[in-house]
Amino acid sequence: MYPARFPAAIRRNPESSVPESPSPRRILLVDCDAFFVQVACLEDPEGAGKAKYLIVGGTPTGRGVVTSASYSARAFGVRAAMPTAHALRLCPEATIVGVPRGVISERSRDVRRALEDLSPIVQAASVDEFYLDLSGTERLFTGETLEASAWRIRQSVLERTQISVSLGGGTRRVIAKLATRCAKPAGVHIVQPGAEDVFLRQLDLADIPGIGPALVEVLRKKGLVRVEDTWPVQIEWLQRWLGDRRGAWLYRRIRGVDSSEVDPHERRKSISAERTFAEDIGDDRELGRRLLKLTGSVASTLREKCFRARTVTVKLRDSDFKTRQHSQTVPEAIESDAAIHEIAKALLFDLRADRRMPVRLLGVGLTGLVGSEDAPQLGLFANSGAGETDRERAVSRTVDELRNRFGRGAVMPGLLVEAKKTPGGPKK
DNA sequence: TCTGGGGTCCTAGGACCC
DNA sequence: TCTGGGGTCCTAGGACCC
Repeated sequence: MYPARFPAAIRRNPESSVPESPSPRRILLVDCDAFFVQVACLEDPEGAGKAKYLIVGGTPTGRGVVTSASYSARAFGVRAAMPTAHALRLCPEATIVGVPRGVISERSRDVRRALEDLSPIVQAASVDEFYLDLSGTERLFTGETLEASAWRIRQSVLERTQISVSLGGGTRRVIAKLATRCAKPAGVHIVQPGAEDVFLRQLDLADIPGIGPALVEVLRKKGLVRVEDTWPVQIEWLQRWLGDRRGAWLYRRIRGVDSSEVDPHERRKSISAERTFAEDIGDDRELGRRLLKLTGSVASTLREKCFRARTVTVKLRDSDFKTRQHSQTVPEAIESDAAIHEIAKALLFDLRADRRMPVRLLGVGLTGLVGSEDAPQLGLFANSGAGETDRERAVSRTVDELRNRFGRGAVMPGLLVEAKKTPGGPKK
């Protein structure tokens, strides 16, 4: 038996810098198998659930790409991020369904909650990946091997959430991550302490997390393709080719050196939304309307997560696929639709002035997040001219409430910027 | 083949301050 | 009067991950 929730005493204190523990760390990465496909099937057992080959992603006629494909479809060469039109040519019998957005985060939360009952430290790395640190739990599970723990966790998550996961394990995060690939699908793979070098040396450089297409190409030109080839290369050479930092990083990376902790308290750093249009848009008024929807969406997410933001970024992809962005940072963090939209509007204006082409994609991002409770008292900066007014904040929060009660369509975005036009605004 | 949407992290240059 | 260097913040762009 094990406790339903781990007592606070054995959760690691994030403040204390614990020296390297004498016994090797026990880290697991839990990765949901074809998560979007599983969720689509669970939500629609009669439709998606019955498809022989299933692709989750954009429509075949639109501009979509594959988000996730069933293992049966992957056998035809279908991969994530591939245009759906291409995927259909590879696997013509495939059924395509849209991404079940809201349900994805619900199911992700279910998996996370299940894991929190099974491990003292859980960190979500994405919607479908979770790191666990089981170091120090050996006594609790009286001699259970990491492999046995992983199988037990897999079974328990499956029973509680109906989601099938695979687990990779090892003494470091990067090892656990790599091990997961050997575990997939629906399995477990543990790299034993001391076996890391042998495990790593059989891999291609491209297999290592953080080594993407660009770096692979640079290294290939130096004749390096496999970890085995790169192992004897001195750090000085890597630094000469890649720069001091990146060279040193690569040297450590292929050796699996990774001291990063599994951090259950990691805070979100940005909130963004972007849309690729069905057809390119050249009309500024239409772009303005799309911008209004996007700012409304990111601003309400911002408030929902109890943040304010200091930096607003507008991103634009022109019809020739050139991507540009402008951003602006304000002295006091803001949260209202009106204040965020005001800045975004000016940024979009500048971007359009720089280069006037039909637009393929428009996006709005918020960074420099601070907790709303950490932000200065309401009203303190109401008349500073740079920030937002109490009235603007109040309007946005009221709208959030109305939408919670009556649904998203209850208040249209146009009403929100009205707040700017009444006494107190507009500002220039 | 014709390129989604949500993120994180890094680099490099310029402004500004000491 | 001329010339520094370091630190921090901001902005733009890009690599990478799922």
